[in-house]
Amino acid sequence: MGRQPCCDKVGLKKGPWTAEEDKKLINFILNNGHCCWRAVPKLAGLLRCGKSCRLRWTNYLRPDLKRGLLSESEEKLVIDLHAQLGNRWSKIASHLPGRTDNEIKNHWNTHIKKKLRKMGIDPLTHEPIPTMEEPQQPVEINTSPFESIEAADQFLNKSPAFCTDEVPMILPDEIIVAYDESSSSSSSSTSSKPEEIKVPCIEWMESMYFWGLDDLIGLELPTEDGDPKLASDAYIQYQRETMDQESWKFELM
DNA sequence: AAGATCGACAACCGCAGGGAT
DNA sequence: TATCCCTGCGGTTGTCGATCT
Repeated sequence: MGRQPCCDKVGLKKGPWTAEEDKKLINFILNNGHCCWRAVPKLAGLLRCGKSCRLRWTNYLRPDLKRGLLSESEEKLVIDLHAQLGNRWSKIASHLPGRTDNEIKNHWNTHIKKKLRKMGIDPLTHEPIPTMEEPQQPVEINTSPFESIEAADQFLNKSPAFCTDEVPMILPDEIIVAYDESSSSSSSSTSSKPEEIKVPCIEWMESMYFWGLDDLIGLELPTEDGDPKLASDAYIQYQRETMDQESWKFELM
């Protein structure tokens, strides 16, 4: 019998996602949600498998994602949680709002592991690494500043270095990106930034600042030319702007 | 300047869990 | 209970930019 493959692999695209694919996926999910990931690529007009779409969405396109390097407090929390939970990245990620398991896993493998080893701590066991010269001594090195996950959570929520307020919400005025009205009627084919997407200026209600994804789905926004645009279009622009700009990384540092 | 190497992160793969029938 | 299907998870690989030689 055997399992059915997650998708018909023939003719499906693999590798890095293009801006166009991102746009299609975001547009589809914002307008329809994702009833069933397997059906998403077909309905969204993507040559990807559902799994790939889900991963792209959850790890990169989701609106509630926090971007940039993990803060000191977040890193400490990850170490603490790892000591208690092991490689259960999704569980660890659930304690860090706006962070994905993949992101934490990558950060662990590339940064934290090295850091701990440098400190003489085994990243697997969180115990001091025994050296050949020095016979192992029961030195108590507490890699975790927290006594429990609850305590860590409490710290995280109270820490001035990190709070959920830092999660970059889709602020209305952030979605409104450079919109060159003068070029809207004239051709911009000679522009050095051919990928630049023109989105309409939108007036956002203050209460919308706290709207979730579900609230945005299917929402039509008025534009200056009277042509209603979906909120998803504005959202797509926001995401791509955010992704294309590296500056935010440095702002966080 | 060009090739080699390294590091960071995005994406893929295979498996397991759980709900539906 | 058995089977199917979908989703989530964790390990691994691939890609690309930065740095080194």
